[in-house]
Amino acid sequence: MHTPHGDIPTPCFMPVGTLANVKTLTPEQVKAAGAHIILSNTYHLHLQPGESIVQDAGGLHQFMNWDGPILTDSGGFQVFSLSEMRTIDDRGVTFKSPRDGSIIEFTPEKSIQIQNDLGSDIIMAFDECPPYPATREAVMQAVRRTTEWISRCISAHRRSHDQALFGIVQGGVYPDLRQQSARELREFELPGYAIGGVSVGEPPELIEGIVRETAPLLPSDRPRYLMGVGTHPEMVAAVAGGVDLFDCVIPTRWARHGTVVVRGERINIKNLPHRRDYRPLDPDCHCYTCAHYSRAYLCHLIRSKELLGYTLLAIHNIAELMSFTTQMRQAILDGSFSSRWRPQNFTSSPDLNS
RNA sequence: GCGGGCGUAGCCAAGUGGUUAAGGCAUCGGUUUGUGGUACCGACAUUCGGGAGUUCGAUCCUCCUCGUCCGCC
Repeated sequence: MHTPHGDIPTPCFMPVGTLANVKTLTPEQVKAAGAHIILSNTYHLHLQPGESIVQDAGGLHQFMNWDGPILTDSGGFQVFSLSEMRTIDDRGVTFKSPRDGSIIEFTPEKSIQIQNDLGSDIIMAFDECPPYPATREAVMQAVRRTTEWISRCISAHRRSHDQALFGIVQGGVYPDLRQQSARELREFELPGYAIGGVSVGEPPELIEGIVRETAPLLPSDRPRYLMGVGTHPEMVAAVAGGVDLFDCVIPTRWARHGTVVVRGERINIKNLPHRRDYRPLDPDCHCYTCAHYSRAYLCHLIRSKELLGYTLLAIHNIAELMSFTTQMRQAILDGSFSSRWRPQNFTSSPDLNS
């Protein structure tokens, strides 16, 4: 996949950060961990510091000192997940700012304008992301609005020459609604498509079903992006279904809470056995953290709530995930993907020892 | 030696004559999926310094004892 700020190999995982720091990392650290692209957030940047400040800084890349590709989420998800007070109608979403209580309106036009101002490489459509569980009627309405809104997003988009607008498929857990949403979005011939409305609380088995039914409905010559996912098995299943791009808060959020992923398995570095374990997290991992620090030291840092601990764990978790997607990519290239992982089974753990 | 205060979990600490003895820290686990970073959930005192007594029933009341702190000799 090509963007003005560089190519993105696929499948690829995007670390998520409100700014390029991914909470606790510098762009250099993010890059060294193997990340090609990062996700930033329209909703948060609009609330603080405001897109005009970013625009006057010369755009998001310059503002945050990240010269690689950036994708911005449209704010549709945050409206669903963060706003306490909100009303959604056909025009858009009105909500109370959690920062100062002011009334803020997000419409497709507003979201696109903000993302144009921010200057990211990939911008996302403003969609309605219904919760789980949601009634069929509620999901039908979300699909209808998401389709209507994509057309307004396209009309409002002023930088289609250097910003790729991705559409988002909704439809919840209803296969026919997913199908309808995908079919309607394809009409717009967008540069990329996302599967949205997953990882909103539904059981993992359902995610697999949704992805495996939805991904094939999207054009295979365009990037297919599964939003908000996820764990290793979830990504394996999604890649098997044709998904190219992922984003997830897991590696950095887990890092801030002391959980690391080692060879596909999660471990809590705060646990007793690590207090005197002077080995690295993973002797085969090439990340900065594994090259220089022991589990015992990381255990100490996290228990002491030292900021360095969050940084070192985030570096490892991102590196581990990037290494994992790299392995999947190579397996696809040499034809060993389907024999190496059993993608039809979500719970099958990837064999990382081979 | 005399007078007084206090002893509740590893630490701090609430509390009542009747059986669930608050809470916090620490400890030990778990959770986290299109990110308001340091969060959330669970476990953790058959027992209230020790002994005897009063009582249907004592962590709580009485006596003794031990420890500790503060005054005075």
